[in-house]
Formats: sequence, C-alpha cells, structure tokens
Amino acid sequence: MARELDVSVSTVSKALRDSSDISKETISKIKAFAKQVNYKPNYIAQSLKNQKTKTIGVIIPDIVHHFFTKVIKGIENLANRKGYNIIIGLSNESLSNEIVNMEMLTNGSIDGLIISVSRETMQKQNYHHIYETLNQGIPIVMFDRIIDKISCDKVTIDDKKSTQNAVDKLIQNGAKKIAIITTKDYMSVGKLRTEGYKIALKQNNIKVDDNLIIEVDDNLLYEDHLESLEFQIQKMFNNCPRIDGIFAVNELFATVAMKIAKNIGINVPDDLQIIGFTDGILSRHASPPLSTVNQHGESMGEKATNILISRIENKSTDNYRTHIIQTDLILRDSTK
Amino acid sequence: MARELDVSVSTVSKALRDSSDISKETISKIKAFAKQVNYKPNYIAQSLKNQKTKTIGVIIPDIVHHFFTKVIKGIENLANRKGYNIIIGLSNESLSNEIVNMEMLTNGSIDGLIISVSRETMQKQNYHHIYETLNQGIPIVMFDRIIDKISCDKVTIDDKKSTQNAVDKLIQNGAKKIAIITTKDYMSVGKLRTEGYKIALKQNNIKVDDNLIIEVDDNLLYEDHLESLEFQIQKMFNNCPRIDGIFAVNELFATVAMKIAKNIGINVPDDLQIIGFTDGILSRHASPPLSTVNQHGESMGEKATNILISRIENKSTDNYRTHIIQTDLILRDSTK
DNA sequence: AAATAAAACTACAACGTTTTCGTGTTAATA
DNA sequence: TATTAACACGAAAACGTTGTAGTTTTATTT
Repeated sequence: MARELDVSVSTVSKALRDSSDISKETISKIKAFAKQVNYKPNYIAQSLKNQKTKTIGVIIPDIVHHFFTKVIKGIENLANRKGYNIIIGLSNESLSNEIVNMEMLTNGSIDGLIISVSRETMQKQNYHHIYETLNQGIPIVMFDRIIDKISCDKVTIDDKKSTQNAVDKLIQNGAKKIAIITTKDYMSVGKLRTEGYKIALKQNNIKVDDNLIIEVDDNLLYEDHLESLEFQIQKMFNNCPRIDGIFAVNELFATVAMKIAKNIGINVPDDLQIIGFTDGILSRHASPPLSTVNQHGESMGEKATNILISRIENKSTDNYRTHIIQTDLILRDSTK
Repeated sequence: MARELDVSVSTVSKALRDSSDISKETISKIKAFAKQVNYKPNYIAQSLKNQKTKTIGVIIPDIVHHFFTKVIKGIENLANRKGYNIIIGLSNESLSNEIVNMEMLTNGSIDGLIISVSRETMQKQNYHHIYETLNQGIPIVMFDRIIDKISCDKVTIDDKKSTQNAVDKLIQNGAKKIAIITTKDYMSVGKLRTEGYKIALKQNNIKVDDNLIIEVDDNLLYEDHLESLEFQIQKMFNNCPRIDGIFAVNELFATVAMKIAKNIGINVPDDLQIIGFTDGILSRHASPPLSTVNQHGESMGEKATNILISRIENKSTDNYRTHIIQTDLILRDSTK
C-alpha cells in the first residue's frame, strides 16, 4: 500500500491511527485508499509487535453439553464486545487431551485461559500443566469444576448451598424420604452437592440413609449408554419403594429417574417430587417439566471473561478471588 | 535461549529442527536445554514468517444447539489431529454479527473458514462479506445452511431425499393424513424439506393439503418463548383432528407437537406417528422417544474440516464440490 | 536574509522465528 | 605443502506492524 501511494510505511501506519504528525489531507487520502482496497492490518504482525494476541483460550471437557455451551455463549459475547476472539479446545474429559490443548495454546497464541478441567484431571489430581501455564505468566480463570489448591481466579456457584436450598424445598413440600443421585467423589461438584444434601437433611432432623445416596460413575456414561445409570436407579426404587423426593446433580439423572419412576407407576409430583440441576433443554421439555437449580451459565461465562480480561490488561498478580454466581430454583411441575 | 547457551539464534533454530548442518552434540545439548527451560517456539512469530496460522475459523449461528455442537466436535477433533486450532465466532442469527466476526477473523488470523450462515443472512440474501473473504483468497467451506449461488466447497445432507424417506416411512406405517411442521421459506433447509415432504405424498397419491403445512417463523422463537409455535400446532389439531402423522423439521418442533398431542388425548404412536429431524438429546429422552432423521453432525464437521485443510494446503482454487453426508432414520417409539 | 520553530514525513529497530548465503575450521586429497 | 571438500556454525533478511528518533520541508520571527 505504501508503494502504491508513494509514501513510507510509517506514514501509512500513522495515518491509519490518526497520528498528529500527519497532515489531514494525507490522512484522508490514505484512509480513502485503504477503504478502496479493503486493507486490514495484519493481526498476527500486530500480535507479534505488541506481545498481545487479543485472543482468549477456552478449554472445556465437552461441547455437546448444554451448560458448557451457555458458558461459551457468555464468554464469546463479552469477549467480542471487548475486541477479543476465543479459541476453543475440547478435552473430552481426558487429561492428555487437556494437556495437548494447553500446549497448543500456551505458545503465544493466547493472552489468557478460561478452563473447566476434565474429569480425569480431577480424578488423577495431576495439575502440572496448569501450574506451568501460570508460571509462564498466562492468567487462568477456572470455572465450574475448580481446583481449590491452585491459586488463580475462579468462578463457580455455591454448590453446597444451592443443593441445600433445593432439598429444603423438597422437605418443605412434604417429602420425607429424599434420595440424591450424584457422581463419584472425585468430582468437586458431585461431592459438594452431596454435602449440601446431607446438611439439609440434618437441619431438618432427617437421618441420612446411605441407601438413598446413589453415586453414579459417569466415566461409564456415554450418550446412549445409560444402562448402568438406569440399573442403579431401578435398584434404588426396588430397595426403597417409599421414596418421595429425589435431588439429581444434573438434568440427565433427573430425567432418567423421572422416566423410570413413571414406568413403575409412580406419579410425579404427587407421589414423588424431583429437582434437577442445570436449567437445560431436557428439564424444560420433560413431561412434566422439571424443577431445577439454574446455574446461569451465561453469567458465569461473562464473569469469567471479565475477570480474565482485567487480569490480562492490568497484569496484577495478587488477590486471586473466587467469585460466586448466584443460583436460583426454577419451580416447574415436578415439584408440588 | 541463544544467549544463555552462547550460540546464535540460527543455530538454536536449526538444532530444534534437526538440521543436517548442526553437529549431533550441539543438537542434543540445545534440545536438552530447551526441555529444561520448557521452551516452546512462538506460534505468532512462526505464523508471521510462514504466512500460515494453522488456525481454522468457525462461524455458526448459535452454540446452544445440539446439532451445531456435534459439528464443532467433529471439526475440533480432526483439526486438532492435523495440528490446527479452531477459533469460534457466533453470529446469533444476525447478519451484522456475522460480518463483524468475519472481519475479525479475516485479517490474517485464520487459514480458512467453516461457516453455517445466519438466518438473517439467508433472509436478506446479503452475501457481500462472504464474497470478500473468498476474494481475499481465504477458502471457505459452508455446511448445513448453504447458499447455492456462492461458489465454494459445501457439505450438507440431502434434505429433500431424507425427508422423503421419512415421510415414506410414515405412509408405509399406515399414516394417511400427514402434516409437516417447517420453517418459513427463506431457510434453505426448511424449503428443501417441505419439497421432500410433497414429493413423498405425491408419489403415494396423497393430495397435498396446505392446511397441513405449518410454517413457523422461528425469528419469533426464543428459548422459553414457544407460544406462537404451540398456538400454531394447536390450531392445526383443531382444524384437522384426524391427523395421523407428523414430520417436523427439527426435534424441538417434534417434541412440542408430541406434547400437545398427548395433552389432548392423542396416543403416540397408535393414533399419531411423529418423526423429527436431528438426533438430539430431546428426541432420545422424550416419552416416548422420538424417531428422527440422524444428520451425523460429527461426520459433517469432519468432512468439512478435511476439505478445508486440503484446500488450504494445496491451494487449488477450482473444482468446488458439494459433499452430501448420508442421513439415516432412527426408529424409536413415536412410530409404529 | 538568517535563525528558529513548527509541521510533515521517513528511516530504522524491534517483536521471534526461518532460511539463505557466507565464513571459518578441520580433515582429506593431490 | 597447497587445494579442496566436508562440516559446523553465524550473519542477515524477511514476515507486517508500531514507535522512536531523526530529517526534510515549510512557515514564522528577528
């Protein structure tokens, strides 16, 4: 472009950035020409020069998942408004995939990272790659599945309290024998929600019955492969036919539980009340529609992005905080 | 790194790439040191040098959508295996968002683009931004919502034929009065599927009844805001109570139709058979589970990626092809 | 007319790589 | 011993920007 207009590249660069030491005529001449040839400054070169990519990395365990897509939507929205692009990596719940993805991104491609770690990462407690990224000076914001011992910014919900409120609601509605369908212990969210469940029971003087705590190993859970889940829930109904409340840590568990209950002639919500977690499409369109805890995934994504960008742009390295997104209970027809 | 080892940057660069004119001892010395300090070559600088970013842009209308997430999963998977990153833009069904996103990406950030255009883009038939990108020499692969008149690679399904097969199945199962719930005409997929529906009827000597073609304006359709959809379906049942088959162009329409039918006492599948489109989570967990046309979103994403990458790496500009992904009919309990 | 100040523009280094070409050292050959 | 070949390494340009530090031109003042 400089060649065509017979000026120096510096002049062009400055003209486009409205520098004060270029005359008005030259500025408008150059801008006109730039528009004409549809000139766009090369982002890569700018990134190299400024040591900023204006790109945020996002790593999640799975994209075919309502909650995560909501979060991404929130991230993308705010990021775009602030002039950032997002580049997405999927770990598929695998530690090695997570590592590969992080290595691909932490070579200068991104200014910061938003991550919800894989199941395997939590299980094996192998956080080496995360520490390394932080040591490289790349800020990280963890969301949803967070790791307490890593010091970085975090955005999550109060899993314990949210569950407690939901179970409280079941109790207030008259339920006495309340089961929880949760995940194995290594998942932070499953663990916390189970704790919340227990607290709610205790505070209402209901004894915790281990037969009513169904721990599903969702390692074994794939798309159409729900047998073990169904089997465990079926067994629970067989063992304790008088269950009148179920709290499920996600909407799939809640939906499947409701289906099985209906199959064996239990009426929802008259005989059995159910509350799930995550306000997804399944809950909304189940029959009856499921009451759920709304996690506000989009707000979560926005919050995470906000924190990350201010971290990127201010470079402060202290005062890591864990931000709590408020949940609320959406009452539909699976509760009285 | 060169400084610390007291060699030149060229030597380091060559050593890491196993150049033949560096001695073995030096190579191993440098590699050892590189590993020790966890050195990673800066991608941005490489991109600038090679004029290749090893990044694929993906623009879709919505990410909170089962089909699109499946496609992304396919894209990400293959892209990663081939050493590419993906960077995602969401148009939110808006033309201006689509344009903004494309401009953010076509400044050197990506080597190629995979896109499913927004509803507004189809409606207004404004393809300026797409032509511009192509003129810049950036290869594009369109999927699902494709635009015939643009010459570039495309990946899609045979909407007409798939629908025809599904409606055929309904007819073979004994349905005589079959409705279709589709979208307004400006959506290529809605239009094609409606055509397929008509062909199936005609081939079976059933007269097309316009009262049985429900065109939903999904501009008006937001998450919880299903009133107009429900109203139109309700009206259809009122007008033609003897409907015994429904083909819906997506799983939401199918699910809602089934819900309304059940509400007014129609038994599925005995009195009414339903087939939807897209094998999503709703279809699988509806009661009864819905028969659907499976679009194989993941294969679609993989195919698109494959085509794009070979286009990027071979730079051939001719022989644009439209690739058809085979669909199949998943028969569940909403059909006999 | 000379000195000074202001305005308008350019040269150049830098960002971190890769690559081509060149140079110096050592070893082999005549 | 002189010539050449093979080997090991380094210097420098290039990718497309930006910003600093000039340099040239024009205008203003004495």
